[in-house]
Amino acid sequence: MNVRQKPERTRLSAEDWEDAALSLIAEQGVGALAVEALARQLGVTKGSFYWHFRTREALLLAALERWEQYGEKEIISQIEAIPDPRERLPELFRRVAHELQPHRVYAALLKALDHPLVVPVMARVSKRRTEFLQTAYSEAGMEAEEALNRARLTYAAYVGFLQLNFTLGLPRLSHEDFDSYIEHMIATLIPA
Amino acid sequence: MNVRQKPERTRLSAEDWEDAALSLIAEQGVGALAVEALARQLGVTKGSFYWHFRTREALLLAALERWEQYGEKEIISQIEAIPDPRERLPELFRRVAHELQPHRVYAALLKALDHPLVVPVMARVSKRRTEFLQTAYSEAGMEAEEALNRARLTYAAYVGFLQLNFTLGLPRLSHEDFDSYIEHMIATLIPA
DNA sequence: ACCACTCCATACTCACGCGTATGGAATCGA
DNA sequence: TCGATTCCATACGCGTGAGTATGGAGTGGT
Repeated sequence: MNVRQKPERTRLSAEDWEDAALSLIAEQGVGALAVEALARQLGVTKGSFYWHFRTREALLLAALERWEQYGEKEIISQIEAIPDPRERLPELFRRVAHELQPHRVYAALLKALDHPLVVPVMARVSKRRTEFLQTAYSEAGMEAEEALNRARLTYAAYVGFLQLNFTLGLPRLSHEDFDSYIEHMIATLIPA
Repeated sequence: MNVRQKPERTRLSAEDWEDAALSLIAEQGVGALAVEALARQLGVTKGSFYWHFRTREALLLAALERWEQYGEKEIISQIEAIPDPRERLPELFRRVAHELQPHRVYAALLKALDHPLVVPVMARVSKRRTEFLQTAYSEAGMEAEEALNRARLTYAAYVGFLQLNFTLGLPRLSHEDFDSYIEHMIATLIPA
Protein backbone atom coordinates (compact mmCIF):
# COMPACT_ATOMS: atom_id res chain seq x y z
CA MET A 1 0.00 0.00 0.00
CA ASN A 2 2.50 2.61 1.14
CA VAL A 3 5.15 2.64 -1.53
CA ARG A 4 6.54 5.90 -0.21
CA GLN A 5 6.97 5.63 3.48
CA LYS A 6 10.42 7.16 3.40
CA PRO A 7 10.32 10.94 3.12
CA GLU A 8 12.89 10.93 0.34
CA ARG A 9 16.15 11.12 2.16
CA THR A 10 18.57 12.56 -0.34
CA ARG A 11 21.37 10.00 0.00
CA LEU A 12 20.97 6.28 0.26
CA SER A 13 23.05 3.54 1.84
CA ALA A 14 23.38 -0.12 0.94
CA GLU A 15 21.13 -0.98 3.87
CA ASP A 16 18.38 1.20 2.43
CA TRP A 17 18.53 -0.80 -0.76
CA GLU A 18 18.44 -4.07 1.14
CA ASP A 19 15.43 -3.02 3.18
CA ALA A 20 13.62 -1.83 0.09
CA ALA A 21 14.45 -5.09 -1.62
CA LEU A 22 13.02 -7.09 1.27
CA SER A 23 9.78 -5.17 1.37
CA LEU A 24 9.46 -5.49 -2.38
CA ILE A 25 10.06 -9.22 -2.10
CA ALA A 26 7.44 -9.46 0.62
CA GLU A 27 4.88 -7.71 -1.53
CA GLN A 28 5.59 -8.91 -5.04
CA GLY A 29 7.95 -11.84 -4.76
CA VAL A 30 11.58 -12.40 -5.62
CA GLY A 31 10.87 -12.34 -9.33
CA ALA A 32 9.78 -8.73 -9.10
CA LEU A 33 13.15 -7.68 -7.75
CA ALA A 34 14.45 -5.55 -10.62
CA VAL A 35 16.98 -2.82 -10.12
CA GLU A 36 15.26 -0.17 -12.20
CA ALA A 37 11.95 -0.82 -10.48
CA LEU A 38 13.60 -0.59 -7.07
CA ALA A 39 15.38 2.58 -8.10
CA ARG A 40 12.11 4.17 -9.16
CA GLN A 41 10.57 3.17 -5.87
CA LEU A 42 13.42 4.84 -4.03
CA GLY A 43 13.31 7.92 -6.18
CA VAL A 44 16.72 7.40 -7.80
CA THR A 45 18.13 5.70 -10.89
CA LYS A 46 20.28 2.69 -11.69
CA GLY A 47 23.39 4.79 -11.39
CA SER A 48 22.91 4.82 -7.66
CA PHE A 49 22.36 1.10 -7.41
CA TYR A 50 25.50 0.07 -9.22
CA TRP A 51 27.55 2.19 -6.94
CA HIS A 52 26.37 0.26 -3.89
CA PHE A 53 26.19 -3.23 -5.42
CA ARG A 54 28.16 -4.98 -8.04
CA THR A 55 25.19 -6.86 -9.45
CA ARG A 56 21.54 -7.65 -8.94
CA GLU A 57 22.28 -10.97 -7.33
CA ALA A 58 24.63 -9.26 -4.90
CA LEU A 59 21.69 -7.21 -3.66
CA LEU A 60 19.48 -10.26 -3.38
CA LEU A 61 22.12 -12.12 -1.43
CA ALA A 62 22.72 -9.19 0.90
CA ALA A 63 19.01 -8.74 1.48
CA LEU A 64 18.54 -12.42 2.21
CA GLU A 65 21.41 -12.51 4.68
CA ARG A 66 20.06 -9.39 6.32
CA TRP A 67 16.70 -11.08 6.69
CA GLU A 68 18.32 -14.22 8.03
CA GLN A 69 20.14 -12.14 10.59
CA TYR A 70 17.31 -10.16 12.11
CA GLY A 71 14.75 -12.85 11.64
CA GLU A 72 13.38 -14.65 14.64
CA LYS A 73 15.56 -13.54 17.52
CA GLU A 74 12.84 -11.83 19.53
CA ILE A 75 10.29 -14.60 19.45
CA ILE A 76 12.80 -17.26 20.32
CA SER A 77 14.12 -15.30 23.26
CA GLN A 78 10.58 -14.55 24.39
CA ILE A 79 9.67 -18.22 24.30
CA GLU A 80 12.84 -19.31 26.05
CA ALA A 81 12.01 -16.89 28.83
CA ILE A 82 8.92 -18.87 29.74
CA PRO A 83 9.82 -20.89 32.83
CA ASP A 84 7.57 -23.92 32.42
CA PRO A 85 8.75 -25.91 29.36
CA ARG A 86 5.30 -27.36 28.86
CA GLU A 87 3.83 -23.92 28.33
CA ARG A 88 6.36 -22.87 25.74
CA LEU A 89 5.02 -24.71 22.70
CA PRO A 90 1.37 -23.66 22.92
CA GLU A 91 2.48 -20.11 23.60
CA LEU A 92 4.82 -20.27 20.63
CA PHE A 93 2.02 -21.46 18.40
CA ARG A 94 -0.34 -18.73 19.47
CA ARG A 95 2.18 -15.94 19.18
CA VAL A 96 3.41 -17.03 15.79
CA ALA A 97 -0.16 -17.37 14.61
CA HIS A 98 -0.91 -13.76 15.46
CA GLU A 99 2.08 -12.39 13.65
CA LEU A 100 1.77 -11.31 10.07
CA GLN A 101 4.64 -9.30 8.66
CA PRO A 102 7.40 -11.86 9.35
CA HIS A 103 5.44 -14.49 7.46
CA ARG A 104 5.19 -12.38 4.35
CA VAL A 105 8.88 -12.59 3.56
CA TYR A 106 9.08 -16.23 4.45
CA ALA A 107 6.10 -17.04 2.26
CA ALA A 108 7.52 -15.02 -0.60
CA LEU A 109 10.82 -16.86 -0.28
CA LEU A 110 8.97 -20.14 -0.10
CA LYS A 111 7.46 -19.64 -3.50
CA ALA A 112 10.77 -18.48 -4.92
CA LEU A 113 12.61 -21.68 -4.16
CA ASP A 114 13.42 -21.84 -7.83
CA HIS A 115 16.17 -19.33 -7.30
CA PRO A 116 19.51 -20.86 -6.33
CA LEU A 117 20.34 -18.06 -3.91
CA VAL A 118 17.33 -18.47 -1.67
CA VAL A 119 17.63 -22.22 -1.26
CA PRO A 120 20.61 -22.26 1.11
CA VAL A 121 19.20 -19.41 3.16
CA MET A 122 15.86 -21.11 3.56
CA ALA A 123 17.62 -24.36 4.32
CA ARG A 124 19.58 -22.79 7.16
CA VAL A 125 16.60 -20.96 8.59
CA SER A 126 14.31 -23.96 8.42
CA LYS A 127 16.95 -26.16 9.98
CA ARG A 128 17.48 -23.84 12.93
CA ARG A 129 13.77 -23.49 13.56
CA THR A 130 13.17 -27.21 13.37
CA GLU A 131 15.96 -27.80 15.84
CA PHE A 132 14.42 -25.21 18.13
CA LEU A 133 11.13 -27.07 17.97
CA GLN A 134 12.89 -30.34 18.63
CA THR A 135 14.47 -29.15 21.86
CA ALA A 136 11.17 -27.58 22.87
CA TYR A 137 9.44 -30.93 22.44
CA SER A 138 12.22 -32.66 24.29
CA GLU A 139 12.02 -30.26 27.19
CA ALA A 140 8.29 -30.82 27.25
CA GLY A 141 8.96 -34.42 28.09
CA MET A 142 9.19 -36.15 24.75
CA GLU A 143 11.85 -38.70 23.96
CA ALA A 144 14.52 -37.80 21.42
CA GLU A 145 13.41 -39.49 18.23
CA GLU A 146 9.76 -38.69 18.71
CA ALA A 147 10.66 -35.08 19.44
CA LEU A 148 12.58 -34.91 16.17
CA ASN A 149 9.75 -36.38 14.16
CA ARG A 150 7.21 -34.14 15.86
CA ALA A 151 9.38 -31.09 15.22
CA ARG A 152 9.59 -31.96 11.53
CA LEU A 153 5.87 -32.53 11.37
CA THR A 154 5.12 -29.28 13.12
CA TYR A 155 7.36 -27.19 10.96
CA ALA A 156 6.12 -28.88 7.82
CA ALA A 157 2.58 -28.03 8.89
CA TYR A 158 3.64 -24.42 9.34
CA VAL A 159 5.29 -24.22 5.95
CA GLY A 160 2.39 -25.93 4.24
CA PHE A 161 -0.10 -23.65 5.91
CA LEU A 162 1.72 -20.63 4.59
CA GLN A 163 1.65 -22.03 1.09
CA LEU A 164 -1.99 -23.04 1.16
CA ASN A 165 -3.56 -20.13 2.98
CA PHE A 166 -1.12 -17.36 2.26
CA THR A 167 0.21 -17.81 -1.21
CA LEU A 168 -2.75 -19.67 -2.54
CA GLY A 169 -5.51 -17.77 -0.81
CA LEU A 170 -7.34 -21.01 -0.56
CA PRO A 171 -10.40 -20.75 1.63
CA ARG A 172 -9.26 -17.45 3.19
CA LEU A 173 -10.12 -18.61 6.65
CA SER A 174 -12.32 -16.40 8.77
CA HIS A 175 -11.00 -15.24 12.08
CA GLU A 176 -12.93 -17.87 14.01
CA ASP A 177 -11.97 -20.67 11.66
CA PHE A 178 -8.35 -19.64 11.95
CA ASP A 179 -8.39 -19.67 15.73
CA SER A 180 -10.20 -22.97 15.66
CA TYR A 181 -7.50 -24.37 13.42
CA ILE A 182 -4.71 -23.12 15.65
CA GLU A 183 -6.27 -24.66 18.73
CA HIS A 184 -6.73 -27.89 16.83
CA MET A 185 -3.04 -27.83 15.95
CA ILE A 186 -2.11 -27.31 19.56
CA ALA A 187 -4.37 -30.13 20.66
CA THR A 188 -3.05 -32.65 18.17
CA LEU A 189 0.63 -31.74 17.94
CA ILE A 190 1.46 -30.89 21.53
CA PRO A 191 1.46 -33.65 24.15
CA ALA A 192 -0.97 -33.09 26.99
CA MET B 1 18.01 -38.39 -16.41
CA ASN B 2 16.46 -39.62 -19.62
CA VAL B 3 16.08 -36.57 -21.76
CA ARG B 4 15.57 -38.68 -24.83
CA GLN B 5 13.10 -41.40 -24.07
CA LYS B 6 11.18 -40.85 -27.25
CA PRO B 7 12.90 -42.47 -30.23
CA GLU B 8 12.56 -39.33 -32.32
CA ARG B 9 9.18 -39.70 -33.88
CA THR B 10 9.27 -37.45 -36.92
CA ARG B 11 6.05 -35.54 -36.31
CA LEU B 12 4.88 -34.14 -33.02
CA SER B 13 1.45 -33.42 -31.59
CA ALA B 14 0.35 -30.84 -29.06
CA GLU B 15 0.20 -33.56 -26.42
CA ASP B 16 3.84 -34.37 -27.03
CA TRP B 17 4.72 -30.78 -26.27
CA GLU B 18 2.59 -30.80 -23.13
CA ASP B 19 4.20 -33.98 -21.84
CA ALA B 20 7.65 -32.66 -22.55
CA ALA B 21 6.74 -29.44 -20.81
CA LEU B 22 5.58 -31.32 -17.73
CA SER B 23 8.70 -33.42 -17.48
CA LEU B 24 10.85 -30.35 -17.95
CA ILE B 25 8.89 -28.58 -15.22
CA ALA B 26 9.34 -31.57 -12.95
CA GLU B 27 13.08 -31.54 -13.47
CA GLN B 28 13.97 -27.88 -13.74
CA GLY B 29 10.96 -25.90 -12.60
CA VAL B 30 8.46 -23.70 -14.34
CA GLY B 31 11.00 -20.97 -14.88
CA ALA B 32 13.01 -23.23 -17.15
CA LEU B 33 10.09 -23.69 -19.50
CA ALA B 34 11.37 -21.90 -22.60
CA VAL B 35 10.14 -22.74 -26.06
CA GLU B 36 13.55 -22.88 -27.72
CA ALA B 37 14.92 -25.11 -24.99
CA LEU B 38 11.93 -27.42 -25.26
CA ALA B 39 12.28 -27.48 -29.02
CA ARG B 40 15.92 -28.48 -28.78
CA GLN B 41 14.99 -31.22 -26.32
CA LEU B 42 12.43 -32.52 -28.78
CA GLY B 43 14.76 -32.28 -31.72
CA VAL B 44 12.83 -29.58 -33.56
CA THR B 45 12.78 -25.80 -33.71
CA LYS B 46 10.47 -22.99 -32.64
CA GLY B 47 8.68 -23.14 -35.97
CA SER B 48 7.07 -26.36 -34.83
CA PHE B 49 6.02 -24.99 -31.48
CA TYR B 50 4.21 -21.96 -32.79
CA TRP B 51 2.18 -24.12 -35.08
CA HIS B 52 0.77 -26.09 -32.15
CA PHE B 53 0.47 -23.25 -29.63
CA ARG B 54 -0.30 -19.60 -29.91
CA THR B 55 2.05 -18.60 -27.14
CA ARG B 56 4.31 -19.85 -24.39
CA GLU B 57 1.69 -19.34 -21.72
CA ALA B 58 -0.79 -21.32 -23.79
CA LEU B 59 1.52 -24.32 -23.53
CA LEU B 60 1.98 -23.84 -19.81
CA LEU B 61 -1.75 -23.62 -19.30
CA ALA B 62 -2.40 -26.70 -21.42
CA ALA B 63 0.29 -28.66 -19.60
CA LEU B 64 -1.07 -27.65 -16.21
CA GLU B 65 -4.59 -28.63 -17.12
CA ARG B 66 -3.33 -31.90 -18.49
CA TRP B 67 -1.56 -32.55 -15.22
CA GLU B 68 -4.64 -31.57 -13.25
CA GLN B 69 -6.69 -34.00 -15.31
CA TYR B 70 -4.62 -37.15 -15.00
CA GLY B 71 -3.38 -36.38 -11.54
CA GLU B 72 -4.60 -38.41 -8.63
CA LYS B 73 -7.42 -40.51 -10.02
CA GLU B 74 -5.82 -43.89 -9.45
CA ILE B 75 -4.81 -43.40 -5.85
CA ILE B 76 -8.15 -41.95 -4.86
CA SER B 77 -10.05 -44.81 -6.46
CA GLN B 78 -7.69 -47.31 -4.87
CA ILE B 79 -8.24 -45.82 -1.45
CA GLU B 80 -11.99 -45.60 -1.86
CA ALA B 81 -11.99 -49.28 -2.71
CA ILE B 82 -10.82 -50.16 0.78
CA PRO B 83 -13.88 -51.39 2.66
CA ASP B 84 -13.01 -50.40 6.22
CA PRO B 85 -12.97 -46.58 6.47
CA ARG B 86 -10.55 -46.69 9.38
CA GLU B 87 -7.94 -48.41 7.27
CA ARG B 88 -8.10 -45.91 4.44
CA LEU B 89 -6.09 -43.07 5.92
CA PRO B 90 -3.04 -45.03 7.08
CA GLU B 91 -3.02 -46.86 3.80
CA LEU B 92 -3.26 -43.56 1.94
CA PHE B 93 -0.33 -42.17 3.89
CA ARG B 94 1.86 -45.18 3.21
CA ARG B 95 1.06 -45.37 -0.48
CA VAL B 96 1.57 -41.68 -1.07
CA ALA B 97 4.81 -41.85 0.86
CA HIS B 98 6.20 -44.49 -1.44
CA GLU B 99 5.38 -42.63 -4.61
CA LEU B 100 7.93 -40.36 -6.17
CA GLN B 101 7.20 -39.15 -9.65
CA PRO B 102 3.82 -37.52 -8.92
CA HIS B 103 5.41 -35.45 -6.20
CA ARG B 104 8.01 -34.01 -8.51
CA VAL B 105 5.55 -31.99 -10.53
CA TYR B 106 3.62 -30.92 -7.48
CA ALA B 107 6.79 -29.79 -5.73
CA ALA B 108 7.94 -27.93 -8.82
CA LEU B 109 4.60 -26.19 -9.05
CA LEU B 110 4.76 -25.41 -5.36
CA LYS B 111 7.91 -23.41 -5.77
CA ALA B 112 6.54 -21.66 -8.84
CA LEU B 113 3.58 -20.13 -7.08
CA ASP B 114 4.87 -16.82 -8.29
CA HIS B 115 3.38 -17.48 -11.66
CA PRO B 116 -0.25 -16.38 -12.03
CA LEU B 117 -1.17 -19.39 -14.14
CA VAL B 118 -0.21 -22.05 -11.64
CA VAL B 119 -2.00 -20.50 -8.67
CA PRO B 120 -5.56 -21.37 -9.70
CA VAL B 121 -4.56 -24.87 -10.72
CA MET B 122 -2.83 -25.52 -7.44
CA ALA B 123 -5.74 -23.98 -5.58
CA ARG B 124 -8.20 -26.35 -7.23
CA VAL B 125 -6.05 -29.42 -6.74
CA SER B 126 -5.25 -28.64 -3.12
CA LYS B 127 -8.89 -27.92 -2.40
CA ARG B 128 -10.06 -31.24 -3.84
CA ARG B 129 -7.44 -33.21 -1.98
CA THR B 130 -8.18 -31.49 1.30
CA GLU B 131 -11.86 -32.24 0.86
CA PHE B 132 -10.99 -35.85 0.17
CA LEU B 133 -9.05 -35.98 3.39
CA GLN B 134 -11.91 -34.36 5.24
CA THR B 135 -14.43 -36.98 4.18
CA ALA B 136 -11.91 -39.69 4.95
CA TYR B 137 -11.52 -38.36 8.48
CA SER B 138 -15.27 -38.05 8.81
CA GLU B 139 -15.83 -41.61 7.69
CA ALA B 140 -13.20 -42.70 10.17
CA GLY B 141 -15.44 -41.44 12.92
CA MET B 142 -14.40 -37.82 13.40
CA GLU B 143 -16.92 -35.04 13.84
CA ALA B 144 -17.29 -32.49 11.08
CA GLU B 145 -15.29 -29.49 12.26
CA GLU B 146 -12.48 -31.55 13.69
CA ALA B 147 -12.29 -33.52 10.46
CA LEU B 148 -11.95 -30.29 8.51
CA ASN B 149 -9.20 -28.98 10.73
CA ARG B 150 -7.39 -32.30 10.69
CA ALA B 151 -7.63 -32.46 6.93
CA ARG B 152 -6.11 -29.00 6.62
CA LEU B 153 -3.39 -29.90 9.06
CA THR B 154 -2.61 -33.13 7.26
CA TYR B 155 -2.43 -31.59 3.83
CA ALA B 156 -0.39 -28.68 5.12
CA ALA B 157 2.05 -31.18 6.59
CA TYR B 158 2.27 -32.89 3.22
CA VAL B 159 2.90 -29.67 1.36
CA GLY B 160 5.43 -28.50 3.88
CA PHE B 161 7.24 -31.80 3.80
CA LEU B 162 7.62 -31.53 0.06
CA GLN B 163 9.08 -28.07 0.37
CA LEU B 164 11.47 -28.92 3.18
CA ASN B 165 12.71 -32.34 2.12
CA PHE B 166 12.21 -32.20 -1.61
CA THR B 167 12.90 -28.72 -2.80
CA LEU B 168 15.23 -27.80 -0.02
CA GLY B 169 17.07 -31.07 0.32
CA LEU B 170 17.21 -30.39 4.00
CA PRO B 171 18.45 -33.35 5.96
CA ARG B 172 17.93 -35.77 3.08
CA LEU B 173 16.29 -38.33 5.30
CA SER B 174 17.60 -41.84 5.21
CA HIS B 175 15.20 -44.61 4.36
CA GLU B 176 14.74 -45.60 7.98
CA ASP B 177 14.28 -42.04 9.18
CA PHE B 178 11.73 -41.48 6.46
CA ASP B 179 9.70 -44.55 7.41
CA SER B 180 9.96 -43.56 11.02
CA TYR B 181 8.63 -40.14 10.16
CA ILE B 182 5.71 -41.56 8.18
CA GLU B 183 4.71 -43.85 11.02
CA HIS B 184 4.95 -40.96 13.40
CA MET B 185 2.64 -38.98 11.15
CA ILE B 186 0.15 -41.81 11.10
CA ALA B 187 0.29 -42.16 14.85
CA THR B 188 -0.28 -38.49 15.60
CA LEU B 189 -2.62 -37.43 12.82
CA ILE B 190 -4.90 -40.44 12.54
CA PRO B 191 -7.28 -41.25 15.40
CA ALA B 192 -6.75 -44.66 16.94
C1' DA C 1 38.22 28.01 -0.65
C1' DC C 2 39.56 23.87 -2.36
C1' DC C 3 40.17 19.09 -2.90
C1' DA C 4 38.82 14.42 -2.36
C1' DC C 5 35.47 11.33 -1.88
C1' DT C 6 30.72 9.76 -1.99
C1' DC C 7 26.57 9.31 -4.31
C1' DC C 8 23.73 9.71 -8.39
C1' DA C 9 22.02 10.89 -13.53
C1' DT C 10 22.28 10.13 -18.39
C1' DA C 11 23.11 7.56 -22.13
C1' DC C 12 24.48 3.99 -23.97
C1' DT C 13 25.59 -1.58 -25.11
C1' DC C 14 24.20 -6.19 -25.16
C1' DA C 15 22.26 -10.83 -24.30
C1' DC C 16 18.16 -13.32 -24.13
C1' DG C 17 13.82 -15.07 -25.16
C1' DC C 18 9.25 -14.33 -27.20
C1' DG C 19 6.80 -13.92 -31.22
C1' DT C 20 6.36 -13.38 -36.60
C1' DA C 21 6.92 -14.09 -41.53
C1' DT C 22 7.52 -17.07 -45.03
C1' DG C 23 8.90 -20.93 -47.64
C1' DG C 24 9.67 -25.87 -47.86
C1' DA C 25 9.04 -30.81 -46.75
C1' DA C 26 6.06 -34.59 -45.28
C1' DT C 27 1.59 -36.76 -45.26
C1' DC C 28 -3.18 -37.74 -46.57
C1' DG C 29 -7.35 -37.95 -49.13
C1' DA C 30 -9.38 -38.18 -53.73
C1' DT D 1 -0.85 -38.51 -58.92
C1' DC D 2 -1.70 -34.40 -57.32
C1' DG D 3 -3.52 -30.75 -54.74
C1' DA D 4 -4.52 -29.57 -49.79
C1' DT D 5 -3.39 -29.77 -45.35
C1' DT D 6 -0.26 -30.55 -41.64
C1' DC D 7 4.05 -29.94 -39.67
C1' DC D 8 8.59 -27.82 -39.44
C1' DA D 9 13.08 -24.77 -40.66
C1' DT D 10 15.21 -20.38 -41.29
C1' DA D 11 15.60 -15.81 -40.62
C1' DC D 12 14.12 -12.03 -38.86
C1' DG D 13 11.92 -8.08 -35.48
C1' DC D 14 11.52 -6.42 -30.96
C1' DG D 15 10.87 -5.44 -25.96
C1' DT D 16 12.97 -5.99 -21.56
C1' DG D 17 16.15 -5.69 -18.09
C1' DA D 18 21.09 -6.25 -16.65
C1' DG D 19 25.39 -4.10 -16.76
C1' DT D 20 28.86 -0.15 -18.32
C1' DA D 21 30.92 4.43 -19.18
C1' DT D 22 31.28 8.82 -17.88
C1' DG D 23 30.33 13.17 -16.10
C1' DG D 24 28.27 15.96 -12.55
C1' DA D 25 26.35 17.32 -8.05
C1' DG D 26 26.58 17.07 -3.12
C1' DT D 27 29.32 16.61 1.25
C1' DG D 28 33.12 16.71 4.50
C1' DG D 29 37.77 17.62 5.87
C1' DT D 30 41.67 21.02 6.08
